Amino acid sequence: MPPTMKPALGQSSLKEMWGGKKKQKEPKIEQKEEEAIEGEAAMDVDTVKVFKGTRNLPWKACVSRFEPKTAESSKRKETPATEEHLSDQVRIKKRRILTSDDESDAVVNGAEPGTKSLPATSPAPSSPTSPSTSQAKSSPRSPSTSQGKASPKPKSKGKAKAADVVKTSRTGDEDAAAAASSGDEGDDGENEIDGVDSEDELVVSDGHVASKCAEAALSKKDDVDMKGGWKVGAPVPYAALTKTFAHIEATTKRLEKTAFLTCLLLLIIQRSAKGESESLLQAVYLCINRLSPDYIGIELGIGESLLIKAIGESTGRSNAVIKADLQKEGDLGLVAMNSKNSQKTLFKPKPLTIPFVFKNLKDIALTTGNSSQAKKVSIITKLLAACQDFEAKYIIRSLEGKLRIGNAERSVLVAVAHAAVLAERERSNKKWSQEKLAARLEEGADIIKGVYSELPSYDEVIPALLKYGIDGIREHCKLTPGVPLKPMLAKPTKAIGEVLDRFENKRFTCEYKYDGERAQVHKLADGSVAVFSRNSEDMSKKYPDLVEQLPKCIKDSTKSFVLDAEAVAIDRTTGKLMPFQELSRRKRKDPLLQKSLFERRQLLREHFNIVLGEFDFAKSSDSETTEEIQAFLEESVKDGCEGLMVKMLDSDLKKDYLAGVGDSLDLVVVGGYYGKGKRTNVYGAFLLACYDGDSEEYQTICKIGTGFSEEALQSHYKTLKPLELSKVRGDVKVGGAKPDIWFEPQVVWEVLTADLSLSPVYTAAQGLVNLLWLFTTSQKLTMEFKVEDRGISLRFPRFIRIRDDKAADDATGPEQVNILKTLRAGPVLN
DNA sequence: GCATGGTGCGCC
DNA sequence: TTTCTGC
DNA sequence: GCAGAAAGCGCACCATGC
Repeated sequence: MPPTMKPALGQSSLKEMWGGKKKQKEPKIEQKEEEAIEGEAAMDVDTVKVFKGTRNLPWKACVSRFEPKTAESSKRKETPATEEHLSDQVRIKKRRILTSDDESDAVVNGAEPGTKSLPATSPAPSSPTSPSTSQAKSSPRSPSTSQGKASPKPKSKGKAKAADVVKTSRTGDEDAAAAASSGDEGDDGENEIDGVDSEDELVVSDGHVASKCAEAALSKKDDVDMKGGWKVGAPVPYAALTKTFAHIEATTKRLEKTAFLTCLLLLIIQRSAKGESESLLQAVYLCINRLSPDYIGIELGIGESLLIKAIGESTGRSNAVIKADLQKEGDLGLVAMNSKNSQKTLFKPKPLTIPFVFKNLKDIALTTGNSSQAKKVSIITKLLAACQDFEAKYIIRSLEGKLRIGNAERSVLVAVAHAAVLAERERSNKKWSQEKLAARLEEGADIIKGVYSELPSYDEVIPALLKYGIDGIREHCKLTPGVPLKPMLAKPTKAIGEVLDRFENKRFTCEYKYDGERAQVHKLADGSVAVFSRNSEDMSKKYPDLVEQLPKCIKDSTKSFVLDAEAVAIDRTTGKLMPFQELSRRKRKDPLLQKSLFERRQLLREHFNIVLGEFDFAKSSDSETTEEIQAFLEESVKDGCEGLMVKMLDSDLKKDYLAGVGDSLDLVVVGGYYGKGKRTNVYGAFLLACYDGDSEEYQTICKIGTGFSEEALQSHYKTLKPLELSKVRGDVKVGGAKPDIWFEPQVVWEVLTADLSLSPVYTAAQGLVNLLWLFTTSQKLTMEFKVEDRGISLRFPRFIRIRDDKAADDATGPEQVNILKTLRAGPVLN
C-alpha cells in the first residue's frame, strides 16, 4: 500500500520526529522519508529548517513581540505570562519605492520547505533557537488585525486590481492586452495567429488592430444605443448600460468586449451636457462595480441571503423556491430576471436611469444601524420593481459584487481611453489616417492607465479627462499624497535557478523581506499623515503610533511623500531584529516612479532619518554572486525575517516569487456544494475529510474548489452523483461544515495545500496532542506539546488528481495531518 | 446580554 | 490566496 | 502572458433574534 504521505511532506525533521518522540507508528513512513531526502531538494529544505531555527528570540518573546496591546488579544492566544516584560511597538521599515520595483522583486523565501533553494551550504550554524508555536505563527498577523479592530476603524474595501502600473506606462511591449487593443502593426504575427479564424477577414486588411477596434466600436452603436437614443443632457438610461453588459457577456473576445463598452461610453460622452462629467463617471463606476474610489470604501453590506429575500419579496415567491432556482440557474441575477419577466405588470414602470440606480446603490451602502437590513431589502425591492429586460439581472449582480461579464476594471480603463480619443476625433472633425488613429488609441490607453495608477480615483480622473482631454490629463492628475496607489504583487515562480539566471550580469541588491504588514505611508504637505494597506485600505487609525512617530523620522526639508513600507512589530526593550530594507520616495512633483531603484534609494537616504526602534532603512546587500545571496539569506532569517527580496538595481526584471512546493494529502470526498456561474449544474466545490482508523470516522478538513478543469468537474459530477446520500452518515465528524449534499465516503483525491491552520469549523485531528514546536540544535531535537481541541484545516487546498488506487479508509489520517501542520508551522514565525 | 448568521477582507 | 480558460 | 472568473480559510464586524 502506498504510504499516505507524499515524499514532499516528510523531510528530515519529520523523520527525526518519528524516530524520536512519536515512534510508535508506521515505520514505513520513515523509510519513505529516506527516499525523499535522497531524491528531492532535501538538503535545501534541511538548511532552511535550520535557518528557521536560528532565530534568537525565545518563543515567548516572539509571541509577545507581536502581540497587540489590546486586552482582547489575550483571549485568543494563550500568551505566556512573561508578556508584561515586553512592550510592543510598531516599527516601520522602509520598503521600497512604489510599484516599479515589484517588478523586479524576487523572494528568496527561506521559509518554504521544498523550495529549490540556493546552493545550500551544509546545515547552517545552529544557535539558540527560538521555538515558536503554531500560535506564535499566527501572531505576526495579530498586531494588525486585532489592534486595528480594537480601535474603531473605518473599514474600506476594494480589491486591488493589481494593475501593472508602472510597467504598463513604461514598457508596454509585452503587455499583450494593451498592444492588442491598441494596435501594433508590426507584430500582428501574434495577433494574427489568434485572429486568423475570423477577425482578419472581418475588417480592414492592413491589420491595424487598434483602428479595427475603433471601427468595431463605432459599428456597435445599434447594439448599444436605445431606440431613438436619448437627449443630450438627459440622464443615461440604465437599459443602455445593461444592454451593453449583455453584449459584452455574450462574447468571449476581449477586443469585442472593449468595443461594446467603448461605443457606449462614447455615446455617453457625446450626449453629456457641456461640462458635465457625472454621467460618464457613474457609468464607469457601474461598470467596475464600485461606488467610490476604493480607498474611501463604501460597502453595500449585501450578500446572497439578503438578495434572496429581496427577490422573494419583489416576486412574491418563497425563499426556498428562489434557492432552488439559484441552484438550477447558478446565478441570482438570472433568477431575478426570469421571475421578473414571467410576471405580468399592469403598468410599464418608469425607466431606470443610471443616476437613479447609482443613487439607490449608494443609499443601500449608506444605510446602517437598526433594521438597516430591512431598509436595504426594501430599496432593492423597489429597484427590482422598475426593472425591464436585462436590468434585473445586472442590478442583482451589481449588488452581489460580481458583474461576471468578463470585463474587469483594466478593460474598462481601456474603453474609457478609447472613447475619449474617439470623442476628441469627432469633435475636431478631422480625418485621421489609420496609423494616426491607431497610435492615438494606444497612446490614450497608456496615458489613462498611467494616470489612473498614480491617482486611482475616478472622481478625479474622469472629470479631468473630459475637461482637459487625453493630452491634458497628465498635467492635472498626478500622484497625490492622500490617495493610495496600487502596489503590484509579486508572482510565484518555480525554481530559484530560473530567477537567478535572469540576474546574471546585472547588478542587484538583496533586501530583507520583513515579516510584517505592507503599509503605504502618505504625508501631505499640510502635515497630515495617512497609512494605507496593500489594498488601499485606510489604516491610519490602526497605526496611531506610526502616525505620531513619523515626524521624527523625517528630515526638515522633506515636505510630503508616499512611502511604500513594511510595518513590523518589534520588541521595544531589546530592539531585537530588523535589519533594513529599501526605498521610498518623496515629492509629489516629479514622482520618482521612473527613476531606477538605485537612484531612488539614494534619494530615500537623503530625505529620512533613522530613528532607533522606530524607523530604519531596509537592510540590504548589493551582491553579485549567489553565494553572497545565500549568506545574506541566512543572516536575514537569523534576524527574524522571512527571507529576502531580490531586486534589480538599475533595470527592470520580471517579478518573481519563489514559492515552496506544497504538501499533498489523500482525502475523501464526503460532501458537495452546488456550483454557480460557469459551474452551474455541476458541483462547484467539495467537502473533504481525512480518515481516522482508530475511531473509524471521517473528520472534515476543508472545502476545495480550485484545481479542477471544467472537464474534471464534469466527470466528478458523474462519479459523485450516484453517491449522494439523503443525510450525513454517522461516522462523519462534521464540525461546522454545511455542504449542500452529502456523499458516501468512497472517492479519494490527492490534494495539495499551501499551509495548515487551526480551525473553528473542521474536525480533523481534533483532540490530538499537538506538537507545538520543534527545532534542531546540531543533532538534537526539542519539542513541546499541547492538547488542541480545535481541528485542523487546509489553506488554499487544490485538487491534484484522483487516487482510484485508494479506498476511503486508506486516506490520510489525522496523525499525519497533525504532524504536517507542526512541520509547516515550524519553529519559526513565518 | 449573548449567540448566531451574514458580509467583507486579507492571504505572513 | 490558487487555478483554469480564452484571447 | 494576460485578464477574468471560479474557488479556499479565518477573522472582525454588524445586525438580528432569543
